[in-house]
Order: sequence, then structure tokens, then C-alpha cells
Amino acid sequence: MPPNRSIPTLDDVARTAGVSTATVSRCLNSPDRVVESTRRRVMGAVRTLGYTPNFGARVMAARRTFTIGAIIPTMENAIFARGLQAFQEALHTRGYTLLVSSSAYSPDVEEEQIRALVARGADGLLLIGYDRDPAIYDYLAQQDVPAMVSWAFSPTDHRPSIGFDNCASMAALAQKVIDLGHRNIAVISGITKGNDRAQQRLQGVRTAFADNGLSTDTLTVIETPYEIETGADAFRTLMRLTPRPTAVMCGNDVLAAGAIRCAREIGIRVPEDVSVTGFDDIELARIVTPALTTVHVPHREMGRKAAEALISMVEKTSAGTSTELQSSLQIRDSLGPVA
Amino acid sequence: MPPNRSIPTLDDVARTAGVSTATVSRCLNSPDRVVESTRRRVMGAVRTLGYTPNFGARVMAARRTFTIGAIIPTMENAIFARGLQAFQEALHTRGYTLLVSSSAYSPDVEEEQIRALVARGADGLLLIGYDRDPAIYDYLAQQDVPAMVSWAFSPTDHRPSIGFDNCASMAALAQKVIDLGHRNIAVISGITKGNDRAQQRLQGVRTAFADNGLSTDTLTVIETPYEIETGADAFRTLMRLTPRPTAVMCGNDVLAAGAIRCAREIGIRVPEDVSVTGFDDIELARIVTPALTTVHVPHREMGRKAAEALISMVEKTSAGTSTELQSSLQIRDSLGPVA
DNA sequence: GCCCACAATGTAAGCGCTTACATTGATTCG
DNA sequence: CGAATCAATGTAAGCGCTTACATTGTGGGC
Repeated sequence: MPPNRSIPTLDDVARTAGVSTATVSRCLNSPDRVVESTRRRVMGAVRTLGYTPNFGARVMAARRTFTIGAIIPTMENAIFARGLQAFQEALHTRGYTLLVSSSAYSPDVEEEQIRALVARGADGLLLIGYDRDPAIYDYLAQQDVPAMVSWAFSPTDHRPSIGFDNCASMAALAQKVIDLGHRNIAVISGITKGNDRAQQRLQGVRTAFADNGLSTDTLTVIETPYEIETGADAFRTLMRLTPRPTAVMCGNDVLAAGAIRCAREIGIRVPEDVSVTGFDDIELARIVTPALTTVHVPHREMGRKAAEALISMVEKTSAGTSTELQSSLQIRDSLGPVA
Repeated sequence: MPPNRSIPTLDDVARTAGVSTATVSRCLNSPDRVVESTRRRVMGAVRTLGYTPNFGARVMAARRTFTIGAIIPTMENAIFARGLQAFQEALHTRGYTLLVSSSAYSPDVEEEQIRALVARGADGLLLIGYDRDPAIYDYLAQQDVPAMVSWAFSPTDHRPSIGFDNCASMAALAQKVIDLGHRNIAVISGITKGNDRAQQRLQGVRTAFADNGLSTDTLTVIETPYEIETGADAFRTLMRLTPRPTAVMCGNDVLAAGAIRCAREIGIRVPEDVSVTGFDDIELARIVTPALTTVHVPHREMGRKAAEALISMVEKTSAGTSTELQSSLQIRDSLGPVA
């Protein structure tokens, strides 16, 4: 297997610049340790040869990659895209590169992706939510790869994390719904297995019920993947119930968008006949008719702060902190008083 | 800088399994070349040690990464997410990993990302659209990294690509609009600079005009970034024109969603007062009220086929083919006859 | 003028892995 | 029964880079 002779190496640069490989390397990595004149010569050689350092080799020699990995459940929900964009921007200004993969909400796939990213030399990892096999955390610790949990914040979990309290946020929204007189409330939840955010949101509704002395026996819950179609299907099912719920709280905006679309299709008025709420406050929430009452999550801030915290962990300037962000209710037209 | 002694290497595995490093390597990479009994012993050692191959080292030795890079304009538009998901799935079944970065529609950032991905050893690259500095293509050729152009198909460009004809698709949609009697048509286009898809779509409208013996002098065009807000702003501007356009064709569904939202806000009825069309047929198109007439693009098929074509280029089983996919009109409620 | 400190650069030892080639030992066949 | 064959495994040479340490050359202080 003859290597492609046309790809220049550090050696080639050193030779054409008439210096040693060490000097070239220094030029590239700590320019101030090389005198102006040689530096210029070296940089010239780099340019004329079109040299690009070989990443693998550099990683191996330097034991650092300046790469951060992120595993998100899906790229198809704008919620992660938003935060990730901010995350990437923050990383970029600090000289790091982001690698993203998605797990399709499957714990097994996620584990595989985590290993792949670590194997690829990720200096640190951004994970979504707490809930995963402890063995994964052990693995990460053993490999000495710091990980930051985001999109969730639990006062009881000690792991470095940044996010908001999904349970409390949903409880606040549920309180609002209850205040408007709704008692027959249904929930379209995301799949809770292996998804602490979904669990917490559901729990939030229950908490609000308990706080108001309401029994959760009557609480109808449908669990379904986070998709528009499934949200619509779930809503259709709920509307066939007797008595029909007067409010449907959805685990996220995507499900809620499906619910609202379905309502339109089957001629149910929102919010006159039934109220609908979402969670996340993605753009979709303002686009649907009626506009969605939802929980606003500070994605961009979360992404940015996650980057800073993770970098400080990677660079060992901090042991890893946890930050709780505040979500806020975003009241729009899809929620109204019970008829 | 004392290396973390706890991270096991191939050597460690070889020692605990009582074989040579070559055998361990073979176990991992071509298991059938090792006898069952030793293989089991080695795999046992791998497991007990929690060994993960060092990616950098492997890359360097094997000169292959089994990694494909993709640079997309943005993660915030579902259109790319869809295709990429399919792309990733297809890659995964063939044993490749996907690395994604986004360029925020900036050619400079895109170039930087391309270099970063190549430096990281991407075996191949997925690019969106044709339009970029030729120097980049030269660089890719020099580095011997095959690239596949997607989301666009041009009969006149010889580069390996997979996509659809943006111009013809938009022309077909424009024909429909014209057939419904619209003559005063406005276009909200994406930024055309450095974006051949946006250029082609705009060109498509012009083509349809020409085909119908209409002058494009009266064609109002607003260029704006692909965002909901900017789409809404552009729509507002258009509605102040006299005479007011009877149809607004948008460069993509995101812009169209903004336009429709704006229409609702300022009390203009769609399609009674003005028709609106989109492009892409993302989920948003079915969510807005009224549902959007748009061009359906086979994202998933595109992603899947792009993966197959790119892999065959990487593995040199093919020199790179171009495939044209068919888009189709998706007629919904936002387009009506001229009043 | 000599010695020293110090800045600039060179030398060379790996980093952890793959793989061409060498070695070993069993099996087959004339 | 010995040679040839072949499967299984071992040996060791890099892959391209970083960096500890060695070397060289310069100027300043005495």
C-alpha cells in the first residue's frame, strides 16, 4: 500500500524550510518560542506545501485533541440544535472543535457513541440528562474523560451539570392549568424509560396535583415518542375519552404541535374546547395556531455555559460545577380557562 | 506530564492474554484470522481491562478512520437534520461514523470546518451545494479526500453529487402559481451569495416567468437569511407595496412560516388575500395554518444514497457518480387562485 | 578576554497501533 | 517418512507528531 506521496508531512516542511521538525512544531504550537525570521520561513514552507498537520499523529504525541463530543438524542428537534449551536460557538472561541452524534433516544446507541467519541480522543463530553448505566460513568472516569450533564438539573445528583429543574418547571405550568379551573387533565408524555427529563416533567404534573390536594388517579397519561405524528395520534385517542379532558399537557412542543394539528383536523377548538400546553418554547410554539403556552428554556445560555464549564473541567482548572438555570412560563393562546 | 497509567493499551491486553500485540490487533480487526480459543482469551482480557483502542494511534497506523464528515449550513433547520439522520444511519450500517459541523452559511467558516475535518482524518466529506472556492476542491483533491455534493443537482457540473434540480423544482411551483392567475408575484429568497441552491430557486421563478412570456421586471425579490423572523419581516415589507403582490413565493419553508405568521399578525388572510408558497416540505409546512404549498424534497432518500455513493468513493469501488432525485409539488391550502 | 546565563534550535525517544514478513508447528501427500 | 504447504502467531518497523533534553551561539558582567 504505497502512501500518497503528495501529502506533505512535518518532515517535508522542516526540510524545505531548512530547520528541524521540532522548530516547525514549535512554530505551529507556540509561535513565540521561535524567532521572527525562522518563523516566517517556516510559515512560508507550510503555505507553499499546503501542509496540514496530521490529526492522528498530533493527538497521539500530545495526548490532547481539543475536541469536545456531544451526544444528543436527536438532531430532528430544534431544541437541541439551538443549545448546541451556542455550545459550538463558545467552544470555537476557546479553540475547541465540536463533534456531534445522535443516539435516537436509544441508551445502547448512546453508549456506543460515547465510546466512539472517547476513542476518537474527545477531551470532554456533553451528555443530555443524568439517566444512564452507571458503568458508562465508570468508564468515563477510568478513561479520565470529564462529562457534563445538561438539559437537566437535579439538586440531589452530585454530577457536574447545567440545566433546569424539569420537574419544578412542569409543576409551575401545571399549577397554572389548575388555577384556570382544569381538573380533568391528560398528559402526553415522552417515553420515560431511560429519559429522566421526561420522567421529571411527568412527575411535575403529579407534584402539582398533590400540591393542590388533587388525586392523580384520574390523571390520564399517554407515553409516546417525541414526534409530531405520535403527538397527533395521542391527542386523537384522548379526545375519544369520556369525560373528555379539558386540558392536555404535552411533554414537549413537538408533541403539542401534533396535538394542535390534530385538533384542527378533527374540528376541536383550542383553547375553547380543550387547552394544550407544550414544553421547550422552540420556534414551533409561536408558529402554530393558536400559539402555544409552554415552558421557556434558556437553550443558548445553557449551551454557552456548558461549554465554559466543560472546558474548565478539561483543563483541570475546576473540578466541575453544577449550575441551575431558570426556566419561565410562556403563556400564549393555547391555554384558556375551563369552559 | 505523567500519562494516566490506568488507561490500558494494546500491550496491556496482549500481556494479560499472553499473546502478541499483533494477535490482539487481529482479533479486533479481522477476527476470522485468529483461532477461536485465543480469540476468546483476548476478548476476555479486553473486557476485564476495559480496553478501548486509541483512535489516534489506529488512524496513524492504518491510514483510515472510517469517519465521514459532513458540513451543513445550519443545524437549526430541520431540512438538513432529516437528511443527515438518514445519512448517519446508512453510514452506521457500513461501519462508518459521522462527524457533523455547521458553517452558519459562511463560506469562510465552511472552509475552516472542511480543513478541520480533513485534518481529523475524515475519509470522505459530504458537502451541501456546489458553490465554493475552487481552491477548496483542489485542497480536497490534493489530500485525496473524496467529497460528495448534495442537496443540489446540476446537469452541467461534473462533480459527484446527489440531489435535485432546485431551479426546475421552483419553476414547476411557479408555473402552478402562474396557472392560478397570479401575475404580481414577489419572492422572499434566501441569501444567494455563495449559495447555489438559493440562486437556483430564484432562477426557477424567473424561468417560469420567461416560459410564460412574462416580464421579470415586475418581480419583487427580497433576499434575507433563512429564518422565521426575517421571513416575517420581509413579508411585512412586501405587504406595504402598491400594488400588493397576490402571491409570495418563499425560498424555503422557514421563510414561508414566518410569512404566514406575519400575515396572521397583521390580519391578512392566506390564501384569500395573498398566497404563500414554501420549499422543502419540512414538518413545519403541515403545522402552519393554512398548511403550506411547497416543494417536497426526498431528504431521507438523499441522505441514504449519499452515504452509499460516498462510501464507494472512499473505498475506491467507484469514481463517484451523480444522481438526480425527483422533487414533487405538495399542494396545500396556502396557495389559491388570485382574487 | 573569559565565563556564564540564556535564548534559539536540534536530536531523538517515544505516543499506541497496524501490518509485512518471519517463525512455528501441524497436516498432507508423494 | 521427509518435504511442502498452510494456518496461527510472533517480531519489529514504522505511521507523523510533540517534547525533554542536548547543543549551539550570543551578549553581558567581571
